[in-house]
Amino acid sequence: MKERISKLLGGAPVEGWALGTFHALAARMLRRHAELVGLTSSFTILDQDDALRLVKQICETKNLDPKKNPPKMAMAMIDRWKDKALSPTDINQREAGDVMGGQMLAIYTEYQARLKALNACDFGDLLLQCILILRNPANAQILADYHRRFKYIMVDEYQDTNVAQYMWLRLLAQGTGNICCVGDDDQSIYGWRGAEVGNILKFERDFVGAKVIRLEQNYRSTGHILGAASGVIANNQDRLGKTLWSDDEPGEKVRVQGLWDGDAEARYIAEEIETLQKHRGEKLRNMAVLVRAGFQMREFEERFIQMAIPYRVFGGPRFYERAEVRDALAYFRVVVQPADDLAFERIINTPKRGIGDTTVQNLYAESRVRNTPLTTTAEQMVAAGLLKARVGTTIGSLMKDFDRWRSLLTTMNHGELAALILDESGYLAMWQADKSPEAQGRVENLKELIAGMEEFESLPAFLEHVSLVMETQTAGTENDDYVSLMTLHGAKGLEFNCVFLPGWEEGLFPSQKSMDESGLKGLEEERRLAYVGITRARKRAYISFVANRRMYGNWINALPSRFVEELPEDHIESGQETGMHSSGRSKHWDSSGFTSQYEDRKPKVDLPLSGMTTSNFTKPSTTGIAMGDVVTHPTFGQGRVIHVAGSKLDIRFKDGSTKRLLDSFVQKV
DNA sequence: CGAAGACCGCTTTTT
DNA sequence: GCGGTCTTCG
Repeated sequence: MKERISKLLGGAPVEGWALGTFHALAARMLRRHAELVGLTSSFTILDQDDALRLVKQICETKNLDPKKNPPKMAMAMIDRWKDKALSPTDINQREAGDVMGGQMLAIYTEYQARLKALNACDFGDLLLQCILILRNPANAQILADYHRRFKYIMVDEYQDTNVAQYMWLRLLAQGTGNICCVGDDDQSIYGWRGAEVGNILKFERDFVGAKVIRLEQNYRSTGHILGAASGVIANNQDRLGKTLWSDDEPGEKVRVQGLWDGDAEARYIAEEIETLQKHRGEKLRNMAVLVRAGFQMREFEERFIQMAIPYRVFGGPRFYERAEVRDALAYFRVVVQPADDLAFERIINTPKRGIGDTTVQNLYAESRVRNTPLTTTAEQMVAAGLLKARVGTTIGSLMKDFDRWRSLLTTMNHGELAALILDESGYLAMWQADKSPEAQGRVENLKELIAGMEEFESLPAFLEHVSLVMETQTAGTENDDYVSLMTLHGAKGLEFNCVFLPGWEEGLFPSQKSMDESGLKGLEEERRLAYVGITRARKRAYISFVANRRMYGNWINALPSRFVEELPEDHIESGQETGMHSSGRSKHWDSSGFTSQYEDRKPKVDLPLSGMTTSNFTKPSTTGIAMGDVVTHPTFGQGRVIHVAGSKLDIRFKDGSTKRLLDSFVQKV
């Protein structure tokens, strides 16, 4: 981003600019004033994994059954509150509701207290704590200082900001009133993580005197692509509404293709990619496959490998999320920030040192009494001889190691120090001694991790980067012509000549879960996602859907997405190769077409295909109960059928549990 | 304490 | 169908 901006300004320096994501800038700001909210500037930024572990621990102390009251749910509520910049004190018991056994507010309060004790922040805190600082009249001087520093504020992707980000912006923009936000309400796809389209819709009211400039000319896509995208998004009620137009030629129509199953879909797309490359001179790097959900990627990877089409997965399992990388980082974290209990707990017995669960629990209990971090407690207990001989010696020497590493922090090059830590701790040796097939790769990853540290100034600077930019920037240089494979969310802001959009099936896209959780709002967000997908294409867009999709390891038959129906006839061209009747986007699959044409390749379904249009993702059971139906059970209560296998139903009940039951025991609502 | 096996939940999307 | 977590046993 810095490079691009500098280039656009004719090489002008952008050093000293506050240029980054909300979280990165807020983190920087918070480090400067950490002590105002009871932190030190070396505070740790927890990722959601650590944060969740913390919530889990708190739930345990409250004796909440993780089955009935999943910590994940508590975590989600806390996140949503923080998205709205609400501290525990801003919430009353009634608002917290009776979720988590009525203890939700207590959990949040405790969670915040623990974060402070850990000298840590989660993502939401970065903004929340900044807001608390800036809006406190006692800190007027600080705010005034930022008003002086930030004469102009520019925001991109404004439709994806949440309430907290909006409040932070407003505090900062109050000074000069010079704020410019760019966004597209039709591209708001992060509602599930607290983004508020409302921010963009009410911008004029929030910033009095604001001037609205509508950008309706599209410079990216050709006419048919624009037409198709506009036709779909027009079905949304909740939008400002705009009419996109283009100077460009109408170009190619959007290709819509129905196929038999995911395998056929992957083959179709892979072959199309080859054709485009060989006969149309299209570069692979100008093509992308955009999926709704990560699990769809696999079939494409397999096919690409088989056909030797270079590809690259974006946003897959991340480098920094790998166990060995996280372990290594945990060591560094404890060195930099001794109060980081989560990190310390992670590595206290990795590699194996003979420090078991019991010892850790004792340490925790003692820490609570003494009100000190684990590392301090451990040191004190060792010194006082409160631990059993063997455990005491081990912990004692580990603590000495940490002391030594810490003392080298200022004198030694951080890359060398990191290598030293991994060596002396025995962590690297642990993997080197490991005979399992993946151990080799883990050692490589650790080396890569250390190599990657060199471009940062210090160990803390590196840790900051890791916390905020959870991406691998592995230089995949060996071949720079590859097809991109990513989720629709991941594709936002990008563009390609040719875009493939597979999996347009009811239940998958739009996602059933999204609709269940958020109803019409959820559906409209899905539709915006469709809009985003289509408009990633400059010249060619391909939409496909299949009759049979494998999910959770079993076959599911699917209907074309309603979004396929919504594509304007004039802008599309439908394929007819799958034994379907008529246009290829009819609501009904012709089962006779399947049997004659695809007898040999028919997935193993144990029920006739005839009933498949009764409901989305449905195979009727003997009692006519189908997937997606809501049923009641005398003991378990109400639930939704998530899978049907003959007379056996998998039902997810309201308490979150899933049970396999015979259909005769439940009743359809 | 660790290994092996059962079991469960998961597939929406992520700064 | 898989991978992570919990349970059980030695």
